[in-house]
Formats: sequence, structure tokens, C-alpha cells
Amino acid sequence: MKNLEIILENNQIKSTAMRLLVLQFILSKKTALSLSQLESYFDNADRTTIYRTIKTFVEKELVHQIDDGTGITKYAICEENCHCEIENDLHLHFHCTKCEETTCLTDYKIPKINLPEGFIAENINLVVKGICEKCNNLSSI
Amino acid sequence: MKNLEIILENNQIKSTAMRLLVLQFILSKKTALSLSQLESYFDNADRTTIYRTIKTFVEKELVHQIDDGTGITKYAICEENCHCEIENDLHLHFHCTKCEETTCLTDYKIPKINLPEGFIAENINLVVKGICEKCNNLSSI
DNA sequence: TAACTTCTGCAACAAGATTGCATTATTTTT
DNA sequence: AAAAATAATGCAATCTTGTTGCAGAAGTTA
Ligand SMILES: [Mn+2]
Ligand SMILES: [Mn+2]
Ligand SMILES: [Zn+2]
Ligand SMILES: [Zn+2]
Repeated sequence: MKNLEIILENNQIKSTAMRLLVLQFILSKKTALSLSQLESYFDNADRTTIYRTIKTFVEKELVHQIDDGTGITKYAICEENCHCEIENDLHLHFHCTKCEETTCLTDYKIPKINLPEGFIAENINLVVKGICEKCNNLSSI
Repeated sequence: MKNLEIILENNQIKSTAMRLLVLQFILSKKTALSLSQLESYFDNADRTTIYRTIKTFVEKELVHQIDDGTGITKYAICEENCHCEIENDLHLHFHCTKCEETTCLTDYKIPKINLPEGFIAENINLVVKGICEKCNNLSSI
């Protein structure tokens, strides 16, 4: 059994042609992907199928959904043994305003946030916008 | 000159009937408002007019725009002398998953965030989701 | 008053996300 | 293996939010 198939199986996802392709593509990218990006990469595949494929991945916690503030939902693979729900497991995200790519900074966890009395935190989303390393290096040449 | 008119004037916004009404409504609310909420409150006013009114307010830095992760932009009045642009002036936002209201926690500033070498931060958005004080109190009775 | 600028209202459009439903593929049961 | 049940796919259609074009109304200036 192939590597990709094992990943799907580990997440209780039945393996199909489309799912394997989508997973492979997501794994090949270092930055988070939008539905449109997937759509244009698999240009003969159906939008809905990709949409539902990625939704299945999110439900099974194989990928996580990122709201980077652009209004376009991005998706990226979850870390090993990630439980997206658990607060202190969450990393921050970076959106580059130049290349418009969104990066998971998996080693940069969201700091403890103080809230006013009575507020209960369940989830935190922290997105930093700016210039990513790649664009920064390119412009300094 | 009325209070509301002074506020508009202080922000270099010419006063019109619609602008005064929208401002009054925003000021009367403690939580952030969406365009739809404004629209349904002023049910005989035009969507576009409200849209452009609020956009003018944002441009003139009278209100700030909030991306609370719901996919629906919210608006709330700016703090006195606020310059939404300046990073360390930014406060965090709280979105209640029960009442679905978004609150500005103006006294809770976004902490300093460390980034990997080469990344430059220009802007930070921090949204906490959970149960707000009001809903928390209601459920504990 | 005439020229000009700004605001408003209506219609239309765009993009992203989502659903309904029929068809096809896969798995389970008989 | 055939039938029944379940799951995945493809296509069309819809919804929501946000946005623009344009003509007319209102207000300002010369
Ligand atoms: Mn991530
Ligand atoms: Mn705020
Ligand atoms: Zn970049
Ligand atoms: Zn609440």
C-alpha cells in the first residue's frame, strides 16, 4: 500500500483516485491552498468533487482550514497527531501581501491570551500579514 | 450642532441624514455590526447607500472593519484617537459562538508576536472564539 | 442661475461557498 | 454472482456577501 493510501487510512478516509491526487498535491505544497488553486490545478476535475474531497479531509482532521483574512478559505495539511480543536496546539498563520501566499508557522504557537472575566475561549485565530521570507529575500538582492 | 454631527465633522465626513442615522445606530450597539444587520435595521434604506456610508466611515477611520472568521465583515466604532494602522494599537476581538456577536476587547491589545527570521509583520488579526460574558452568565443561572 | 461636486437608489454583477439530484462506483448482503 | 445498500462523483443551480455602473437628486460654489 502506498504512502498516500496509508495517510488516508490513518484518518479513516476511504481512498479514491481524486482523494489521492488532492492529497498528493497538498503535500507537495509548502503553503496553504485555496479551493480555486486546487480547481485550476486539476482542470478537468469537478469543482464540487474537489470541494467535498477537501471537506472530508477537514472533517477527518487530515487538513485544517485557514481563514487568512483574504476572504478565501485556505487549506493545509495538519501536523502529525494534530487535534485542531485543542487550543494550545494551534499555530499562527502568515499571509504575505506580496506573493499572496499563506504559510503555516507550525513552530510558532499562539501565546496565552488573557480575556476579561466571564469570557471563555474555545478557539483562537491569529493571522499575521506582511512580507514573507521568500519575498523579503528577493527584494533585498 | 448635535453630538453626532460633531463626530462626523471631527472625522472630515460631511453630515447627511443617512450618515447620522447609521452612526447613531452603531454607537448604540456594544457589539460589532454586519452590513446585513444595518440593512435590516434600516429596512427602507438602500443596501448600497448603507454600504457606502460604512465604507466612508472606515476610510475616515471613524469605524474599523473586523474579520471575525465568520466570513461576514463586522464594523465597530474606533477608539478615540485610534489609528487602525499602527500595529501595537490593535486590540483583539471576541466572537461568541452562542449569540454570534462580535465584541471589541479594546483594553486587550495583541501581544508581541515572534516570527521566523526574514518575515516582516505589517498587521495582525487575533480573534478568539468562545462564549461571551453575557451568554456565560445566562447559562450559569 | 449655471456649473460643479457629492450623495443616493436601483439594477446588475462577481466570487466563493454550498446544495439537490441523478448517475456511477464500491461495498455488503443474500 | 445477483441484488440491495451505501458512498462518491458530476452537473446545474442557488445563496450570500461584497462590489460596481450609472442616472437622478441634493447640495455647493462661482
Ligand atoms: Mn496551519
Ligand atoms: Mn475592534
Ligand atoms: Zn511572499
Ligand atoms: Zn454570546
